[in-house]
Amino acid sequence: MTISKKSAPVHQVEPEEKEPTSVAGLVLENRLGYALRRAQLTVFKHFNEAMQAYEIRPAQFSSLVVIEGYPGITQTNLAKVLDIDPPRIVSLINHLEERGLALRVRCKRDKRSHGIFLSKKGEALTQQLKELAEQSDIQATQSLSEIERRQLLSLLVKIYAPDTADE
Amino acid sequence: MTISKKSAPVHQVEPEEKEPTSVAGLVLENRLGYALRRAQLTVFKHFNEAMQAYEIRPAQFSSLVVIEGYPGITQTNLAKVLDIDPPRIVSLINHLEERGLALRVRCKRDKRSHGIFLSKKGEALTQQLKELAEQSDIQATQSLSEIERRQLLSLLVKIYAPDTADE
DNA sequence: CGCATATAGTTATAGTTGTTAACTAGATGG
DNA sequence: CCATCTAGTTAACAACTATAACTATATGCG
Repeated sequence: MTISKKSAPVHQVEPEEKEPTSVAGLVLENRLGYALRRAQLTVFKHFNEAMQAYEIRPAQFSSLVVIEGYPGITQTNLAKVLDIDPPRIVSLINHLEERGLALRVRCKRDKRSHGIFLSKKGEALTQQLKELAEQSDIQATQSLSEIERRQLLSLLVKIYAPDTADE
Repeated sequence: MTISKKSAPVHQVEPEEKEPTSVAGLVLENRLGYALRRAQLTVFKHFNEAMQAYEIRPAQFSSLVVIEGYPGITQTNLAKVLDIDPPRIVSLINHLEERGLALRVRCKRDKRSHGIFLSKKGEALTQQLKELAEQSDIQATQSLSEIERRQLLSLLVKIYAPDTADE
């Protein structure tokens, strides 16, 4: 059902002739949340194209990098670092494990928890992907100079991790 | 099924003792896409809290602002401006129409298309929400100075709309 | 005119993600 | 030994996005 007859007394009016195609001139242009969202989608699109051949999604890449940096990290801590919910980690690691990129190792002391490690194959792939990811970032932000790119990064970190940002 | 026995010859090892809780020191810290995603989530969280009382989601807010700026815009053009697919517009406008915030007006010349307008109620609400949104943005980015915030905004626009950015 | 093609909006569908509640196995502390 | 806690898991579900296909109008051309 399409509800088209409503209260407000607006007469038959023609749609805009201008045919706008951007948010130029609108309040949206000054909305940080909106700009962040659009920029993120732009960068992710490039990233996904670059990773397509490897069938690696953003969250998988992030996991690989964190595991590489903290070999033996538990799933709970991985969830904390990436700020995602524990249930998401399960299928994430399952995929990596099925592909032979990572593996769970049951902890001797606390048999509830698993340390996660990269396989040799996983390590090699992660190296490759890190390079690809950097190239993708640069390509997606070609309108920025290297200095601007660094500036942007530093501003973003200040937002999502104000405690760890430089200082 | 949990596949835990894999090829790579890794022995029983203890998980990290460090218990990391951030991405500090990792390559992720230098990944623009990751930083954008995390920052966006941070800002959206604040936004959603601010809008909770009004039951307005980000895409609805964006729509309201664009319709306010281009009264009578067609659904197709709204989709282009927001860079979303036409089918999403339908339920978006349905919701706004059901709540009496916006309305479709069939175009006389081209009976296929609808111009979208805000009702008086919709206009009033949009005014309110724009203020709330700005406050929310500022609150979400308290670690940034006003200058930094403007810098950030300008860098983001350069990424997602390099053609319209200043110049 | 009448037909082929194109467009605006819509519907339905399905894939993907994120969220929540509840369960199991093991740990911890009285 | 029992109550309580924690790590990981499972399952159910809500939300979002993308795709294909349908309708009604519109347009252009022989």
